[in-house]
Amino acid sequence: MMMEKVDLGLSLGLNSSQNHLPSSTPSPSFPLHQKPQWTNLLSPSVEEARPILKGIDVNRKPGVERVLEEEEEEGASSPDSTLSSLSGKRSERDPFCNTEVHQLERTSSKGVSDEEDGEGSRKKLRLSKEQSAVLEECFKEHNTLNPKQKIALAKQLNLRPRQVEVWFQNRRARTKLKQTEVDCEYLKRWCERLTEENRRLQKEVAELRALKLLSPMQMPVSMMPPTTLTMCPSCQRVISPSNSSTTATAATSSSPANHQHHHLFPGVAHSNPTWAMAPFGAAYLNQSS
DNA sequence: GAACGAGAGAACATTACGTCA
DNA sequence: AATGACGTAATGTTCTCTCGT
Repeated sequence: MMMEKVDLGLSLGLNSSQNHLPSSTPSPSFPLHQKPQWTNLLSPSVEEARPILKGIDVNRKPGVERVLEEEEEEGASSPDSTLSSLSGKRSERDPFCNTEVHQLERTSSKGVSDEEDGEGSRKKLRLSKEQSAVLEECFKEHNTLNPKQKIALAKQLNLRPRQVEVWFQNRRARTKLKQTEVDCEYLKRWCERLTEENRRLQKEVAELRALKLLSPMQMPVSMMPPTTLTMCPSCQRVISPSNSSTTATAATSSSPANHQHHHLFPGVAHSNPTWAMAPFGAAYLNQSS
């Protein structure tokens, strides 16, 4: 399970604001929805990777056959297909989506000849290691592609733009899945910690209650409780009218008269103070455990 | 300027194929 | 050789955003 042949580089950013989870990874360098602002069509790293593309196989035989068919197919089979996306309004306003790009897209389909047997059968073509490596490099740079980048990359790898698009989609999904797993694990551990903390506090409360029951004569002075010891029914904190140093360090006051809930974190109703103050992240958890 | 529809792209869910133990 | 698990390419659907009217 979860065996990985390739390190997915899970530092890759997920937009943590999307899943509303405390991100356990460094803040993403590029949120998923963020449109990449590539100034260069291809990153230097990709250019560096170009030599390894020698003799790229690409699961297909070169040729121009089926180019026309593919155009039709791409334009109709999927609503988000590249060609259809280029033919709409967006192509008119997007500087990347001009005729040149369209042309590129068309020509980049050359040499691609999947689904030769047609009849709706879909052939799954495995990408070569070289292709995957280049795609990975690009993904590290930006996890989304604009049409021009997509076409250029497809051309470079001798793939259809749609394939590049799909690869990026699937790659984003894999990244998110991994991140979710990490977040889940983190929350699990955090929950365990809170449970343990709760247990400890309950025990403490029980002890304090026991102390309260003892008569003052039986109790050493050092163990004398505050004159009145009450517990807030909501947050279960021990409230002392005279001594607020231990139970309400960050609170304005914890005396019963003006004890207010959640004054520690204005605007955060019923949030756990510990949770709210915690610097989220697996690093923190690891560090503090 | 608000409302509405269309187009595009990304996310998401699912299917299907290739590989390997 | 058969088979099930797994990874992943590919497909279909839904959601969100932007733009034009």
